[in-house]
Amino acid sequence: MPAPTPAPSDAKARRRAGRPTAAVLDQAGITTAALRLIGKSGYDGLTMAALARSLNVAPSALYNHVSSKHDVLMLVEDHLAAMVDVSAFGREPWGEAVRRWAWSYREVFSQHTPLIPVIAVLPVADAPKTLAMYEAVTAGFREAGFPEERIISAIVALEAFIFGAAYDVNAPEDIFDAGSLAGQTPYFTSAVARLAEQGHARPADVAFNLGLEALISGFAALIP
Amino acid sequence: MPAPTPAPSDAKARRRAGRPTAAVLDQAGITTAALRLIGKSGYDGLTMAALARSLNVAPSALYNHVSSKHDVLMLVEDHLAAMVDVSAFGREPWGEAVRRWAWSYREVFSQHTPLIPVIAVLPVADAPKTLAMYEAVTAGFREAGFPEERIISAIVALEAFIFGAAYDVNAPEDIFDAGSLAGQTPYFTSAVARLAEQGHARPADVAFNLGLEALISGFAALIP
DNA sequence: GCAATAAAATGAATGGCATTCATTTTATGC
DNA sequence: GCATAAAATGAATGCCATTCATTTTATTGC
Repeated sequence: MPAPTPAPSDAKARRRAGRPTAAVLDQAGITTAALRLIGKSGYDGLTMAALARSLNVAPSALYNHVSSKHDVLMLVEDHLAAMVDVSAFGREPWGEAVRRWAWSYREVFSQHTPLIPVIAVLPVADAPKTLAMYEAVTAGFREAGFPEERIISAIVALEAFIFGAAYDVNAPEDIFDAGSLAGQTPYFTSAVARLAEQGHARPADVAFNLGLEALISGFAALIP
Repeated sequence: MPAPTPAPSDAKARRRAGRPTAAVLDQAGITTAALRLIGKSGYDGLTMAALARSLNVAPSALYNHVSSKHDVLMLVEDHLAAMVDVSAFGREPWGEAVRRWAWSYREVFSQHTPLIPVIAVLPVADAPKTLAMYEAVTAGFREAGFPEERIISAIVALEAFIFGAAYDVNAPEDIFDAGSLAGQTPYFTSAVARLAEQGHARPADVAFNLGLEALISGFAALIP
């Protein structure tokens, strides 16, 4: 996280250095306000102007604490990463722990899909809480006897699946309706109808479960 | 694809109805120009103004053929979907066909990640070529004896994984470098080091291969 | 050929956006 | 109180997608 000032969010350090403690604004406050704004108005409503207004401050004041809107998104992302449930690692069997983590991770980010392009390519050094999540997951894999040289790859693969699946949660109900083109896609249309017959659960949940269980089984086979 | 005029891209229909055939501009031309622009300047360079300029036309002229920039993105997406290789279905064994399709799909969209949020929630009725791809894949699953009621879920799961993995291709090299936080994340840092020791291949490719093979194995087990 | 027609293209305008910057305010340590 | 430096301000900048009244242009029926 770029820091526009030596230690802008650490009031104690500032006091020690003999600097003002005004702090109407800080990164934590900006993050909280951004999350509240997103909850109320969605990501379209998250503008620097609206964020500033919600903090009773001029837009330009934000730039004393973040260097860009992308910075704000990074702060929000890292806050959300801390909400992902990794508590099953070390307490539950490996497969069950992965399952709980993955469902929790998807749940959190399905409400924040605009962050996915951000987090997917974000260096871990810029997101300490996200990094802490990776540490917990890595520890869980290691403890289960997962071959160390493949732990990162397995996590990356699971994460890729989770991010993609997070989008599906927000897909419109008619996403599979071929409409006037149905006549040209008989196999697809029939398969969609068969899925509809089946299910009471949300299609996105069924697909996520199917893929996740395949990944867990496949990766479990790598544990000696 | 929303059509601002009854049949704006069908010159024959227009002629039949006694309407002008001017057509300096049409959806195919806009799509081609958009792709060329993206290739040259990336998605940041894809603005309606730049797109219009590349066609020697005023920005407002574009709106006679598309109803929004989102429309342009849909046109580009559908064009790209037609580039995904589905030719292995019906020719190769099911697993190998899925493998080729998935690698091809990831390859195409890794160069177009800004489209992923678009395609992920796009109704198939708005993207005929994308729908044609699904039809080919569905046919391949069906022919392999895959249980019909699970075909769509399996495709959705594979697609989720592919989209997420497409982002990874563009991640910076230092994405796993914990930097000054490495001391607090010993397991993660060690696992990253082990991965680095191993590999000559790109980390994103290793992870994609690992996840894809797990999905293929897991889904293969569903075939009676 | 000519008038009617309607799509296509124009150019100017609109409102919103992130971001910058010179300036002023404010809280602090000395 | 004075010096200091961060924090906040308000105005400005440049870019963006999109709209709209108007003009151009190509066609068809006559």
